[in-house]
Amino acid sequence: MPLCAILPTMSRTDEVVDGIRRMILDGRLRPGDRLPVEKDLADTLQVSRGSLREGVRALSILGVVHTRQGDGTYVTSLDPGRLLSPMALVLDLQDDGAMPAFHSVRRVLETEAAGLAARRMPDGAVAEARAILDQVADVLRTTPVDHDKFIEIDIAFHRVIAAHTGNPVLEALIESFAGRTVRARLWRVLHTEGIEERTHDEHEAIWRALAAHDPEAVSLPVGTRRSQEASDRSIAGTRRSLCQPVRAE
Amino acid sequence: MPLCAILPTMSRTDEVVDGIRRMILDGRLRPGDRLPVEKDLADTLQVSRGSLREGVRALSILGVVHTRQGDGTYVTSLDPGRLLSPMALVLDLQDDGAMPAFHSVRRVLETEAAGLAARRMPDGAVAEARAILDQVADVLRTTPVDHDKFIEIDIAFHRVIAAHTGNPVLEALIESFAGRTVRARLWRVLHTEGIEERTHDEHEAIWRALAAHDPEAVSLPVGTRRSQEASDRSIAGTRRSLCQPVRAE
DNA sequence: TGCTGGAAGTTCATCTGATGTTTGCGAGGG
DNA sequence: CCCTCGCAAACATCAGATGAACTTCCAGCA
Repeated sequence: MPLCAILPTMSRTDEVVDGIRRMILDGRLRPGDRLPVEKDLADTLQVSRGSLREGVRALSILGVVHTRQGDGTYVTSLDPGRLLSPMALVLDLQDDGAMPAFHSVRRVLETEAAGLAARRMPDGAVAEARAILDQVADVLRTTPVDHDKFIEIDIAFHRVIAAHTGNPVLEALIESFAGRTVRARLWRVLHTEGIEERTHDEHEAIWRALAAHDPEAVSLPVGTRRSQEASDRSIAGTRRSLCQPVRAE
Repeated sequence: MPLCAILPTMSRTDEVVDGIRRMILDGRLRPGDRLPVEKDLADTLQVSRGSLREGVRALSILGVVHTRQGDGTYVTSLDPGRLLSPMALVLDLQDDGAMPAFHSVRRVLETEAAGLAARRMPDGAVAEARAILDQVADVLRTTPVDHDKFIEIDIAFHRVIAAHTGNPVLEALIESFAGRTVRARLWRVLHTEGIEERTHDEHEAIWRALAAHDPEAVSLPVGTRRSQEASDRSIAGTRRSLCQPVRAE
């Protein structure tokens, strides 16, 4: 006779995750609060310490709680940035076939970020972005071009922009998409001749829009706008990149 | 003397997560493959079964693996939809203050989705979207308006659109943002008089663009475009919604 | 008085072993 | 050929014990 007569579809660990989640939603636990010690919490949720630890560990990896040996387990700030960050860990498990789809979404997000930042970015940050772009000249002068260094600069440039959007969710999503590994693979999949120069030109256009505090100018001027196909092959991020399907399927 | 002389910053569980992740990246494990039994894998990674289980459980919650009692643990399809779905679980832990930021990002994503879908959506899907919108008339006729039902329809409408973008990443992100709880809270925070009618009008405009297969028309016509502020108070999803900061910070 | 150093207690980290539950599969009978 | 039953394999859960790290507090000293 099965002992699990009721609610057979939920494992103990899931009950732990749901129980702690519920405590947070109910306000019994607030950001920064400390969880009961493992023994007590295990008794409360009626599970063993092992099962409890599995659930707590899962929440820890999801960024919901943070535990320190010898001290205790605490609810994190629950910032969007922290809660969206584990997405990056899982992102580089995607096979190369999914890269164009990520790339398209990334371009949309970074374009919106640039539009937002153009209105709010202080002069100091504009200068910082300028300094980052100035490093590109050195990289492009070398032969062969240092791809890794170029990617580093690309990430740094967009990170400065994202930091001044005033939208932490947008910032966190962009940060997830900007993982070192992910972007390197993006680069490899999208690699075409002269991509560095093309991307750099678009970066320059974005910077001019930022310096002028003109969100409209984030889009390339119509007269000089490249074909949709060419635009999707750069990694700078300009408007309207999603208006073309990324896979035929 | 501490026994952990090397690599002091990584717990056993983290090593398990990283080890399995590495196996997948190296191609030793492919989607659908079965993992070694707990005992063997624990020996391979040089951890106890308890630590191994914590790591596997974490990957299970992240959607990377799937384990069935009595059978074994398998690598999932690793689809973007599956890997991005745990984001929804964590999303409703956000406090109300973060809702506007989520809302802004959601509008951008759904607008892009509509633009994409307009070009690819088959007539059958257009008819399906039409049928969903037709349910709104009934809801709006009742007094008081059934908010829950309206939200259901809103989600269903955008889900049909997302399903025809051809971009699984975009689809998965929208799905995460469309969680029942999340959208209900969005609704509560953004609630203003007449929001149902306003949102429905925008839905109708989107549908006309879909039926005409005209991605440009997804944006409201300039002549009738509402003020930015009013637009951000609807939940339909139209272009340019992020060009206004969502919080003063 | 104020500071330093260490010892004790608390808490999490990990390991080991055992038992229950579910699934898969093959042997055996109809 | 099909169905049923039982065994083995694999995960689920529990309990206890030991190790490691952090916090607190107090004694000792300048």
